[in-house]
Amino acid sequence: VKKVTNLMGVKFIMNKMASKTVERLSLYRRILSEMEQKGLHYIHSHQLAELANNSSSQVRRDLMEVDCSGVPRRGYNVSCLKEKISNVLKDSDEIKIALVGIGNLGRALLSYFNMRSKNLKIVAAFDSDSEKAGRVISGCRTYAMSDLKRIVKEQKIGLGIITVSADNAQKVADELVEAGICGILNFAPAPLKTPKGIHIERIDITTSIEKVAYFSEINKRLR
Amino acid sequence: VKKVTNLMGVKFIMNKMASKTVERLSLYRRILSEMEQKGLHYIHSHQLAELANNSSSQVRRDLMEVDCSGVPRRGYNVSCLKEKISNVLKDSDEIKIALVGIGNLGRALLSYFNMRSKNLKIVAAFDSDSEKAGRVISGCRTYAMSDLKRIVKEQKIGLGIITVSADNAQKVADELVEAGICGILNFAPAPLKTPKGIHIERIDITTSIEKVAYFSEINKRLR
DNA sequence: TGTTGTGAATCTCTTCACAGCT
DNA sequence: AGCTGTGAAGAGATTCACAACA
Repeated sequence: VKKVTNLMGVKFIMNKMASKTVERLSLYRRILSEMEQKGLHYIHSHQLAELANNSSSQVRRDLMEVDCSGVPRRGYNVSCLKEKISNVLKDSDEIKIALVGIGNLGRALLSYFNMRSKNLKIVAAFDSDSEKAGRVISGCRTYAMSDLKRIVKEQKIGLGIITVSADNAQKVADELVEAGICGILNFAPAPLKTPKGIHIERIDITTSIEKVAYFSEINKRLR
Repeated sequence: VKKVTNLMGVKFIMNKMASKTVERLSLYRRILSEMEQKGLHYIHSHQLAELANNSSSQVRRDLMEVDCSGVPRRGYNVSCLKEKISNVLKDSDEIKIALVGIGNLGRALLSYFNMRSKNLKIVAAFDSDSEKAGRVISGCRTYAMSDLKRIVKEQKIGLGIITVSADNAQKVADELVEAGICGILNFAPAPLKTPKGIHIERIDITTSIEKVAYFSEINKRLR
């Protein structure tokens, strides 16, 4: 999808990448970071493909979205490519995230996340159980739900992660949207209704495991 | 994909459903369970679509995989449909799962899972830190890694969930495969290499959140 | 020669449109 | 009249195949 805007005589080309491409670029970037740390300077499309478990033509196709320029017989410059991918993924400046639902999963995400990622940070966590407010978990402050709107606005938080139960997910989503958030990662096993313009990404663990169960069973039978 | 086998004069039709269809059927089934508990007997394709956040033609298309038969003007019988979906998803008898990596995320999955799901059960959890062995977490026994092969075989465990760090994921996958497992759900942020026939499902949380970041940013700019 | 960059072909997934049933 | 079931069209994602290049 492409959108060209002509603003004051200057052309802005807005290119919305395909969903799958974004996923893979995110992965490539992480792989490239590792390569960079290992002191590798150049990498071929088939090597990156090997590390990402896909094909070299897939890699080259994805890199068409990036303003990259590899050199035949030498490959792509690792640091340069990493940089260019970050450009198109547009998360170079720190993006702030709110997490709602401080259960086991929420805690796991806090510790998991605030270790690694530099540009994406969970800066506030909320729970309906106000007993859980006023602490610091993995470097993240916790608050009562009643503080959500205020904190999100004060801290200019742009994204939300929902790790509450299915029954409460919709209510939480509504509050996040009202607070001004524009993207949600939803772990609750329920689809969310939100106004257009809010991007929702869903991780449904039950479905994923049922999918593994299905396909491994089918694989066995197809033998 | 269809495969027809002619065994002793009897035709076996093996129909491998599309990946996305399996995902949605898994969701439909859960929705239908809820409907059933609420005492609802019939449901229309557009109602199911509404609840699953998709279109009625999508629902009807998916249900073509199921031997269902809805009635025009009445819809589908809820319990019957649920039953038929379970048939094609092929997980009617209990499927046993091993979890490797008893960190925050592992614990979250144990409590999250062994509450709900009846047919899918995490029956054993493993960790390289043998301090964590010999306990019971959310009804699941924990063991040292050295017991993995034995327990998987003894208990006829078919699936594995990997919640260890990226560096250790491949090693764990190899052990699971060697123990005889044929499907893996991988939470580690690293792609796994496994022999053909082993189905791998990946949940990459970092990628998911980067995807939300990307698309919500793009949405903002396209306004 | 070996690898990149990309049009074209293929495959997969979703939506449309409408015949057929009750 | 209203909804189901499905062929056919459309959109999206992947693979193929090869010209261009260092």
